[in-house]
Amino acid sequence: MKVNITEAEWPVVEVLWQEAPLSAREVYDRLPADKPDYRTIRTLLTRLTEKGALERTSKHGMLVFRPAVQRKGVVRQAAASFLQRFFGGQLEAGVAHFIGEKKLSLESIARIKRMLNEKEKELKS
Amino acid sequence: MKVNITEAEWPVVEVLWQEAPLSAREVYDRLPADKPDYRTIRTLLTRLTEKGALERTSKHGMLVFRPAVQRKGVVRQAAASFLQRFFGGQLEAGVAHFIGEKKLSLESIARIKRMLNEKEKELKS
DNA sequence: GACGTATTATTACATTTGTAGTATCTTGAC
DNA sequence: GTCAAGATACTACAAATGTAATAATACGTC
Repeated sequence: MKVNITEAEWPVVEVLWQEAPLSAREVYDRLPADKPDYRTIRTLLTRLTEKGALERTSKHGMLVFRPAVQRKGVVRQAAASFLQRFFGGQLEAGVAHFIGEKKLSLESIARIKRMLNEKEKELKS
Repeated sequence: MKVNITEAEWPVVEVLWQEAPLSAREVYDRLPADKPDYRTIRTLLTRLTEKGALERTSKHGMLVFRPAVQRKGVVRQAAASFLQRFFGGQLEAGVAHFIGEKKLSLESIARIKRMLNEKEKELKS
């Protein structure tokens, strides 16, 4: 199930990953301030449903939407293609890039190290 | 200089980051096997030039192209917006995701740890 | 110096994306 | 029952994208 969720569609699906099912109006209301017109959101909901990212059912007369794909899977997919494109699919290269960025705190570094240790233990077992 | 390099354009610019300046034909020849028509590549070169990602000069009568932006900067930009969209801009969350993936070898983990140590030293100094 | 071949320029065209207009349908308030 | 307001559906439309056709030009060969 490789759904392509576009830039503009993303916040819409995010809302539904937070809470579902929701009506179009409810989704609209939950979107952050600088959102487009309600009808635009309506269009996005329709398109997302058509492409299989959402499913739509009728709850006592009103249409409600809910995700048909898991956030985790979509992010996984996106991360993989990002990695492919910019780092030739090299996981390590990607990680290296992010670590190279100036914004990691000592605490973050510590947590990441802990994750790595976990990972290591896992691999060795 | 925030140039947007599209999916199809990316391999073209990659070639030029490897080696430049090159003529359109040379770029075409260096692209990997499953490439589109030469004229399509030509169009992409033109568009890339128009949007400022490449610069075009005449080398004894023949047009040659070369990058007008650094790979590093473009990747940086792309990584930042990727992070923004999928991990709310949280560098740590992004790194965590990649580490969570099953494909890191023990050697990679070791190297990443070393990078982290470097980073740590840097921060503490 | 005319011709075929490569090069460059211009134009086309379907699809996707972001955004919304318009038309229709429902439903609760009178 | 009628009508306005909201919900839903259908249509529109420009910009971006991927792909290439067509037209114009230049260049080396005979």
